Amino acid sequence: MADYNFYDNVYDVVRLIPKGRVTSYGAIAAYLGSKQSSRVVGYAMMAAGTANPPIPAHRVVNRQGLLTGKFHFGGDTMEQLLASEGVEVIDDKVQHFKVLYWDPAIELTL
DNA sequence: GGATTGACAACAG
DNA sequence: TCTGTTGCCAATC
Repeated sequence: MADYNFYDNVYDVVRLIPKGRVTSYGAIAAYLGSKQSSRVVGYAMMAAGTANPPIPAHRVVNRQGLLTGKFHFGGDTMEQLLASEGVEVIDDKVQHFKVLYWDPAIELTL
């Protein structure tokens, strides 16, 4: 697929996130080439809730490890999914964020 | 077709 | 250190 769109590329990266890991919008944006397009990544995630196959958007959090988009999941679904994968979430924030952080720019470049 | 919004991030004051 | 503003790209109104 030569015509790699930013939007479509985001889905691909998010689906590559290993279970029990989390990443940030900026990390994905940076991996795509423009860290400042993090807003586009977040926008892509918005459609992820209705996309098929479903995108593990619950593994994507902001720079602070905060589950900013949990409201779009419909309540506490996001933290429940993370907790189900072994990710400890307290006060809508991912604990051990630095440890669970999965950077596509590194993991996929190996 | 133009203006506004959006699950963010970085820089400036 | 914290608050405020700007930038980015695509989608929606």
